[in-house]
Amino acid sequence: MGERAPGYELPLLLFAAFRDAIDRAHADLAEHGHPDVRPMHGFVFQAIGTHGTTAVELAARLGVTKQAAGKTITALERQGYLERAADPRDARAKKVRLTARGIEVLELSERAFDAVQAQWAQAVGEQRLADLREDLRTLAPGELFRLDAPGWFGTGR
Amino acid sequence: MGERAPGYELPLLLFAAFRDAIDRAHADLAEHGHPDVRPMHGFVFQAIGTHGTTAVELAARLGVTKQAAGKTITALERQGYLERAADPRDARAKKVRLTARGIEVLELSERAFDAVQAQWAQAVGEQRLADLREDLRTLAPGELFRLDAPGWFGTGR
DNA sequence: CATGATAGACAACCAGATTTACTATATGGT
DNA sequence: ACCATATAGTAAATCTGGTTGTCTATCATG
Repeated sequence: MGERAPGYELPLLLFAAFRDAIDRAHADLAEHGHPDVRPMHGFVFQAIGTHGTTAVELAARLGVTKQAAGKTITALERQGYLERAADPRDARAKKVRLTARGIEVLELSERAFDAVQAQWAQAVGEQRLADLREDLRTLAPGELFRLDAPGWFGTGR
Repeated sequence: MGERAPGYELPLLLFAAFRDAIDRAHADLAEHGHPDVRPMHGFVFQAIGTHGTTAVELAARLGVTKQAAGKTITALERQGYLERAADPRDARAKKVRLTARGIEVLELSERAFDAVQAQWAQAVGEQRLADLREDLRTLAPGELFRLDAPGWFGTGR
């Protein structure tokens, strides 16, 4: 019969671990000259990638409306992490690309997450961490980049 | 050296699994007559417990300001899940307690999470799931009930 | 070339948390 | 008993960030 853990514990643990990873990574980013990068920006940069995207494509990838994606892009553009350029293939579209500063954050955040992972591997062992990842791949469905969470969350009404 | 997974994958997996559990549980709740219960309410109920709490205590437990906790309480009170009663020991305080309807949701959500857990156990095996939980207990720090996530999240500025 | 679909931007609105400020009550020292 | 300070709760203003609705410009298809 295995464990007698209450069912609600596991989701909370998943979230707490997630949160811990993000917090660690961003503490690291803050130390390296990017204190204004918000928790999810790393994933936004990841979703944009080094090749760039359009706002609509990004919105689909993040699971938010194109307007929300547009706002995020505008904000990150103002902070110098992104730039918009006209798409030569399509006069409607604008390519969103990471600036040098954006790429720096992307790389820093990759390294930060790697560090967290290494720390975790040390805590539970390489094999157990690999198992954990494998099992989560089994359990976690579909698209990984879903950033509509702020709205999905929420306690009041 | 084990896996060559990019460091950002694991956090995303953690969050995706968390989200999946919540969504499943709330689909279940909706089917059982509580379609208006929001994703995090189950945890709020859990944090209140069957013995009740005060707003300040709840706020501390959830990791939000007492004002935010107060708003949540008011909302859930309007929906008939909670009730406030004067605390005989302290005329300033008001005890927040679950109504019968609130307790029903608490129990339903416990069962729903148990069902998710059972489903997961079937997917990866009892032992692997037990290991996963144990490892997460090692990795996830401190307080589990931190519901300030909506503010903590967020992509724009 | 006309019709419908798509990319993007703007405005209005909504949800939910924080900050600031206030009242009422409790507690502890003198 | 009294005063200073801390605490429980509430309220208002603000901020962030998402959605819906609407608009223009451009593409793609008949």
